[in-house]
Amino acid sequence: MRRDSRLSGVLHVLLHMAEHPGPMTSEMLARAMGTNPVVIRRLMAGLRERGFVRSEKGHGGGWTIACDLAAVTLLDVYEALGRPGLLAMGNRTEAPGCLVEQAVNAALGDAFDEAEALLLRRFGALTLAALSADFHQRLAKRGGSTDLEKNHAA
Amino acid sequence: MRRDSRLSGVLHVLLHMAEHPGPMTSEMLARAMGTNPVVIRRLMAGLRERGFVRSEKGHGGGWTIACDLAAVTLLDVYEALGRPGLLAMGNRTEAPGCLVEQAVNAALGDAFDEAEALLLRRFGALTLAALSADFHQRLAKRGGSTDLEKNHAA
DNA sequence: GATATACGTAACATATAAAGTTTCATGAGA
DNA sequence: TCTCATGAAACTTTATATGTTACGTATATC
Repeated sequence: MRRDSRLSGVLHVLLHMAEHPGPMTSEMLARAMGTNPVVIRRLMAGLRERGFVRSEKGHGGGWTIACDLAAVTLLDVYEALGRPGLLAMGNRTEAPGCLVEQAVNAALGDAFDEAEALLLRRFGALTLAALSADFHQRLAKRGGSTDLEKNHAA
Repeated sequence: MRRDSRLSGVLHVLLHMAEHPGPMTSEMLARAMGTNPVVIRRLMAGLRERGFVRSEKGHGGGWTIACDLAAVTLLDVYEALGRPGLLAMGNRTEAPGCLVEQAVNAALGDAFDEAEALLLRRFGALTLAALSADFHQRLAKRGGSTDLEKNHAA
C-alpha cells in the first residue's frame, strides 16, 4: 500500500476545524478530504481520548478543538494516532545469531534510529499554532478566504 | 505488510559471499536466509546489472562478488535495489489546492525530506568493506567461525 | 414522545507491495 | 545426454492503510 497519510490527514482536519466557528461534522470534514466520515472518526478517536478534540452527538453536534493550539505539537498528534511506523525499511531479523547479520543490523539500525529520532524531534518542535500561522501567512499572500468551500473542490 | 527488508537482506547475502571462497548458489544463500532461491535471485538482479556481482549458470555456478568492497557503499546497493521508498509516511496529496493542506505539506515535507537525506547520507558513508570489518571485529571478539553452517540454524 | 441528526463501533471490502512459491526455459559443465 | 544453476513469468500469501456498509446510541428539535 502507498505511504501512510494519517498524520497529514489529521493535521489537515485540525487546521480546518481551527478556522471554522462551531463544531464540524465528520460528514463535512470527509467531504473536504475526499473521503468517508468513518475514516474521519477513526482518525479523531485517538485525539479525543487525549482531550485534544471533543465530539458531540445529535443535532448541532460534531467535532470541536478542545486544546490550546500553541500547546500541542505534531509529536502529540503523532502519538495520539498510536505512533504508526515511520520508516518503510527495517532489519530482516531482530536478534539474529549470525554475526554477519548482527553487523548489518548494527549499521542499518543506527541509521534508522537516527532518522526516526530526527523525525520525532522535528514533530516535537512544531506546534499546531505554528502550522496555523503558516497557513495564515499563505492566505495573506494569496488573499483568499478561509472558507472550506473556497479551498476544496466540491 | 511489515517493513521492507531487502536492503538488510542483500547486505547479509553480500557479506556471506565475501567470506566464502568460490561461488555460492541461490540455493545455499536461500537456506542461510531462511527463504527461497527465487527471492535471492530477485534481490541480486539489480546488483548484477550494476556489475557488483556476477552469476554463472550450470555446474559449479552461482554468485560471486565482482567489485572492490571498499569502493561500494550501501547507497550504491540501495540504488541497485531500485531505490525503494524509505519512509512509511507521506503527505496525503502532492499538489493540493487547499492552503491548509499546503501548509501541512510544507511542514511535514521538510521533515520527511530531511530524514530521507539523512538516511542516504548515512548509506553513502558506509562501504561494504566497513561492514565486513565490523563483522570480523565481532568475530574476533566471539572467536567463532566464518562458516555459514556455524552461524545459521540448519 | 417521535423524528432527524451525528457519533461509535464492528464487520467487511479494496488496493498495494513485499515476500514466498511454482513452473518452465536456457545455458554450462560433467 | 544428463544434471545443475540461473532467468523470468505467473501465481499465492500476508500485512496494512483506506474505503464502505450497517447498526447501535445519544441528543436536539418538532
